[in-house]
Amino acid sequence: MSDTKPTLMVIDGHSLAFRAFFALPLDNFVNSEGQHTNAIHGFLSMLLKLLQDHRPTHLAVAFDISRFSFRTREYEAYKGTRDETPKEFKGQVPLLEEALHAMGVRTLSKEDYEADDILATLSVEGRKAGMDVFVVSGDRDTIQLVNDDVTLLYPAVRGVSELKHYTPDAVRERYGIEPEQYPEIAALVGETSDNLIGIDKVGEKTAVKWIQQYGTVENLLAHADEIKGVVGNNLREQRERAERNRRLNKLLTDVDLGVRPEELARGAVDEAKLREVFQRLQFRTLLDRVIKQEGSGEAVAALEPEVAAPAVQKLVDEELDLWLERAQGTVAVSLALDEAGAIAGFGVATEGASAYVPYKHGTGDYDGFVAWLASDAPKALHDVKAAIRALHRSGLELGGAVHDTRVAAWLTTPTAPPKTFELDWQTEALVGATLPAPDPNQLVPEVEPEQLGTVAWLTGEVARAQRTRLDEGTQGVLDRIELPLMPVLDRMERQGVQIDGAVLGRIHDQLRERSAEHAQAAFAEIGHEVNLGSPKQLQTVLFEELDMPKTRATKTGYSTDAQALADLQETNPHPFLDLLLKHREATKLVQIIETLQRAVGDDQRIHTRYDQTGSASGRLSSNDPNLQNIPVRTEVSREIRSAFVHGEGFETLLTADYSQIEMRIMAHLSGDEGLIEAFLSGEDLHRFVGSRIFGVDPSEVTSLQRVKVKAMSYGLAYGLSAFGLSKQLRITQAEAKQLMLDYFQRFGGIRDYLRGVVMQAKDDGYTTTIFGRRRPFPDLTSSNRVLRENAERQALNSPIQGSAADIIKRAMIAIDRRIRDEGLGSRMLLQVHDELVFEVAAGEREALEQLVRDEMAGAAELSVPLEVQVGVGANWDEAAH
DNA sequence: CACGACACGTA
DNA sequence: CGTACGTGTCGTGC
Repeated sequence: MSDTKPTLMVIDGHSLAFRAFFALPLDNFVNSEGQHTNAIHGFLSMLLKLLQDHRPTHLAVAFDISRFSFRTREYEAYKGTRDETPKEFKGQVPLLEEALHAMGVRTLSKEDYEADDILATLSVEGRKAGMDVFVVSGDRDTIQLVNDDVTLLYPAVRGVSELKHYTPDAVRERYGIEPEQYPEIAALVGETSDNLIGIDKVGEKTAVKWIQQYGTVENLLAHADEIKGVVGNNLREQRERAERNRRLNKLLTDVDLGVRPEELARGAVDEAKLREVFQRLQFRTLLDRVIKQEGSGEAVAALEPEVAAPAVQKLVDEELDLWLERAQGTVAVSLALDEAGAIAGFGVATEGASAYVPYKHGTGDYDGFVAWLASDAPKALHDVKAAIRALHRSGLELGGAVHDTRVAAWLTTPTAPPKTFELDWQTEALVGATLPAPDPNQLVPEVEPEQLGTVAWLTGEVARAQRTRLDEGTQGVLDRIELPLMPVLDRMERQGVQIDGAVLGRIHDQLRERSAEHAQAAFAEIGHEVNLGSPKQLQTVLFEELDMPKTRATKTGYSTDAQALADLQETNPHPFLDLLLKHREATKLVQIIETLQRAVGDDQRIHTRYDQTGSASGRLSSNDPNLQNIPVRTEVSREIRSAFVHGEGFETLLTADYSQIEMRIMAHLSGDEGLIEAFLSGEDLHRFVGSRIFGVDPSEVTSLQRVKVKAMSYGLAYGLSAFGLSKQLRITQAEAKQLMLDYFQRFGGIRDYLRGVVMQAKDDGYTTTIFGRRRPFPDLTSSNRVLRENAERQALNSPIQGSAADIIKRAMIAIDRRIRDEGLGSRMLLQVHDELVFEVAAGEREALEQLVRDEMAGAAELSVPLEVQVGVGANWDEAAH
């Protein structure tokens, strides 16, 4: 052991970052600006581990400048089989270099040479300078650099977490030759990844035997006539290959780098720069690790606001009123709740001042403040809908919300993980500051009142940063759709929908019994009990015990889903299959009913919550419980719907839904004359389309033709393929293809439009709805075919689904306003994407229906009418039509 | 206890 | 190899 000996570590940056790129899931490492960061993260993690394990005194990371070098000039096809480097990777390299510089790490590259040549040169020079050298590379050619002072660290299998240590002994053990002889072997065997072809029929064993005997390729070739057999002939005929390979795989050890190993002593971590770079990359944990391990070591209360927040003052009574009176422009507001969910305080801030308000109901004089909250005075908050709800619980009202930092974040990057919409994330990404968090050491963590002012100020900072970045379309969607929708959704959530518990209970008991009977019968068929809810156990029964043919493969085996079971029933009829399907159906419904029962409140109503940021397309989502997926298709499921009733004092339920809204939007966006005519004609859509395609009178379209056309039409908006269509309709792919051709023959405008959407999205990087909502599609230019084609289907669907979402949201806002303006007692309760459900107050049925029809149909001016279907009934089932 | 996989309900 | 969701169960691994 020579503790005093300096240690030099040289790393092939490109090859290791590339491995990290494929080892870590791309989607999990994206910052809020859409920059992929998985290769950077993987590389830096590995680097930290290397530094910890080997404590090098000197360090450099080498990068290739391009894929061209003196080697490609000598042999054009060198590395020619490699695919184009994915652009998601390329974009990460400059950022990685920046991060390394911030960590005090030198990066090296040299025109016309490869990173491996830099490694080779440094390993030789370092050794001469009396250093221990570690070479870190994923390229096997670097094995030739190994000697008593030089160890190669090579990523073992995949990923970068496990590194194999190649010492001379390890090389001898693995290959049976000296390290410097490795290129001799490789020259004979070839190296696929470099596109170097070896001698035919010569593998590692033969090559090792020859080199053990002759020492080098050169000497082997000099004695080539001694080699017998086919391989001998091959060697003599293909000697030029071996010679060329040997020239190419020799790493240069005399590249002029302009720097000596001694000059690569590790620099200090530039913590300011580090914070800045990691801030952009949004590497929080990693920043922590770097600073703890390689930096000042101070625990990271890091990322302190670089911009100083104004001092927070406490405001009560007249001071508060005065402050509000003087406040210019939009005031940012934050709030804190106590354990019971009541308001415990507010933060308020302008650009230059912040304050907290120790609100306590019934104490002090808050009349002015309460009035200001409810007024139109412009305010910015994070999660306005949650604020409206919380304030309402404390008997307060919110008005004038002109910006919501949470919803704005979602509108900008609707596909990003939900945590990125949160204020702490946005603060770090856009302001470069850390949001004050409750002290975790406190028994009952509680935001300090002073912190509320800072939170409000940071909310304002985030809001200002967001607004400068919002494009006009997105701004319009925020101002005219999402913000006005918030109080509407709040009212719907609070109103809830009445449930007839007796009805649910009755169906539940029936289904329970039925499910048990099916289970018993199923067990009898196979002679033992099994957990029918366990796909794993079902696989054993189906594919081992009953020896059924294998179905669609899943990650963990073979599918047992309804489609697979139905397919099995076709080919291998067995009573167990049918019983299993029936059991599934019954238990699923039991489960749904139980979920609903749990959600019924003391008021006998279910209050679902709408998540405005829950979808990538602009739709709402519904949760706790989800009322947007209540069964409807079967007889029993409609019984469940009959448990959704109107409350006491109301006359009936009313449902209103858009008829074929997505097809109508397609007609509008594509301008296809045939489709527009279909909607203007008043004829049944699928019958009309069928008559055009099959060249018959609408009345002569058979029901089978109509089914096919309907499937085709609906599939269009989802990017359906001939394969998918054939599967759904159980027809041949050729037939499906023909159907698509016939369809587009008559409705070519649709095809052109859908193609155009994808092309436009490729150009712009995003799609746009009729009302300006955007959805980014970074994967449209991905070199990964699966990713790219997925993105294409999503892109062609998103303006359609997204515009439909815009339209019904606009309708909801308008309907809510009119219900209130006209003083009606009826209430809007539910939204299910293209359907609204209302509770009708006594005597208001006609007025409400007219109002709803007007506002839904008038929510957008399309080149085809928006048709609305209305139904009325004592429960949700009866109200459907 | 958290999480992924699977299955399945809706538009 | 058709888009967009949420929720339940099971099985695994911390």
